[in-house]
Amino acid sequence: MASVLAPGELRLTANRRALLAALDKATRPLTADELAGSAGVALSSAYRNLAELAAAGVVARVSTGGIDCFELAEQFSDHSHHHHLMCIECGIVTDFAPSPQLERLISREVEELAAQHGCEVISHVFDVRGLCRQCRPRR
Amino acid sequence: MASVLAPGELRLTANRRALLAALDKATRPLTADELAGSAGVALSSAYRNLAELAAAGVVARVSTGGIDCFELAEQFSDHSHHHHLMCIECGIVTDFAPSPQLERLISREVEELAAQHGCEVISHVFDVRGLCRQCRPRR
DNA sequence: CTTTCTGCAAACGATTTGCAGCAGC
DNA sequence: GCTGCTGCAAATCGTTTGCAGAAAG
Repeated sequence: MASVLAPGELRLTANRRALLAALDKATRPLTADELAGSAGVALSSAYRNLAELAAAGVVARVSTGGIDCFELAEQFSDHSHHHHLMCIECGIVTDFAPSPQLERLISREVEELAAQHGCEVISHVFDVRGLCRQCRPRR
Repeated sequence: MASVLAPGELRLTANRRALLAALDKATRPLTADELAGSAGVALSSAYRNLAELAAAGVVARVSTGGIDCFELAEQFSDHSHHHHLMCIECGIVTDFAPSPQLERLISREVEELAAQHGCEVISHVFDVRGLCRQCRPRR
């Protein structure tokens, strides 16, 4: 953790510090509930702070189709660029790194897409859904 | 529409027929609410039938992070394999086709991933988020 | 008849929000 | 003191579910 700075408008309170510490310690994206628990803050405060940190670009919100998860934004994380592997059974989300080749191809394709459709691309998601090692056996 | 067959266990009622027709007519993934409206069925019945059709593999549910959308599964649709471009402002989802090169690379990567993590991959999502042509001007 | 499907209304659950008190400047 | 942060409880809203009657076979 150490020097995770809260840019500009955001005051670095004890709650936010605790949430960031929990996010930094985590080895996978965590739910607001998990974070609230391990940081010792009220659930509503966790949601509020995570939303603010996400708006400030410090935290990334991961939409899973089920319960959303949160992780440190890539620029503040140890882990480099990565995508998500989510288990449709237990909801656990783990990270994986794409090959540079794939990443290059994706960004080229995304640019092309923006040009063709006249839209502004803000982010892309490449997620994989399936059954994790634990859930696979029993199904 | 015509011969969109409902496989095995599923009775093809008027409601389901109407939903499938609406899906077939659509040029983009639609919400349950839109579908219920244009097919003239109760919202709860729309959700129930869409869930059943999705379980039967006839319909695909698209998780947007906002309101979920539905479309015909690829094997029953005119459109070939595609991905989604979703507007974070108005929620509209449009389809786009990836280059075959990208698709090839993705499936190779996904296989590798399954082998490495010991998980079973069921589907992959490559979605692009941003502002659509309509929403881009005013922001 | 029995089974499945329907619509309505009620329940659910993740997330958001209003509010009164508290903490920091 | 003003401002922003907190926790609680209540509201929101997409989605699901229980139920009694209708439809299909």
